[in-house]
Amino acid sequence: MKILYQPRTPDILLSNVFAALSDPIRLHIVRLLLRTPELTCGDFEIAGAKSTLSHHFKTLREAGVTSTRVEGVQHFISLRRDDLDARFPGLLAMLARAEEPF
Amino acid sequence: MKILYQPRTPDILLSNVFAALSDPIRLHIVRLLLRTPELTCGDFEIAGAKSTLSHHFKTLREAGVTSTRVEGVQHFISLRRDDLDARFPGLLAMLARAEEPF
DNA sequence: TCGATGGTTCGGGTACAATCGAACTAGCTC
DNA sequence: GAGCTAGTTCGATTGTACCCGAACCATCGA
Repeated sequence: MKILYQPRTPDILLSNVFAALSDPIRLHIVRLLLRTPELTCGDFEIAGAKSTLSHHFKTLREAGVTSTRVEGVQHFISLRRDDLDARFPGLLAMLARAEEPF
Repeated sequence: MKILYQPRTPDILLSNVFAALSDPIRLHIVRLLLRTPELTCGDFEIAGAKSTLSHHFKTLREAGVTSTRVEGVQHFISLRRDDLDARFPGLLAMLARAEEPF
């Protein structure tokens, strides 16, 4: 089994979270995750190579935004809602309320 | 007089704001501005060259985070509170509540 | 065991961002 | 006008991010 690094809750940095969310693709991913509890990589219908998508998921996870659960061959990705709410209250609520354009 | 570009309120993009806030120095500047209505460039005691600081201010202004008022030889910088509250409600409140480390 | 599935990792190209010193500009004061 | 102050712009360097294809690695089913 592979080890998927993610920072401990107190080690989540706001600047890293903002850096993760500064890419429109990743912002889109997070907004999808706000409406669905869990998604696999393949569920995201995003143009581009598999490796690119994998890179975005890694960035989100290492910033502390998402968590990955491996089950068989699939990777289930979810928001770290409780951790983010504890660390930066209001962040996810703000994201959920934000209106286009992004 | 020089023209200092800043985006119209509806053109402020969340991804651009996050990109601006993803730099720890700029995040620090914004958090200072949350406590003080207006500051000049020289008020920020930040290590580094003048040109570097100027670059950070330009980035914040062009992302729509700050506004610059020129008075004589000084540039007074302030947060676009109303615009940001209108565009992304809760963002500034979240920033004000956020706790170290950033 | 073989192949298909769902991803990750690697290497490289290209583009963008941070930083700096040096040169420049606009306004103030003398 | 001369000189100072506050800040911008320029050019170069360095580092980092995005993106891709290719190779790789588990897992599952036949």
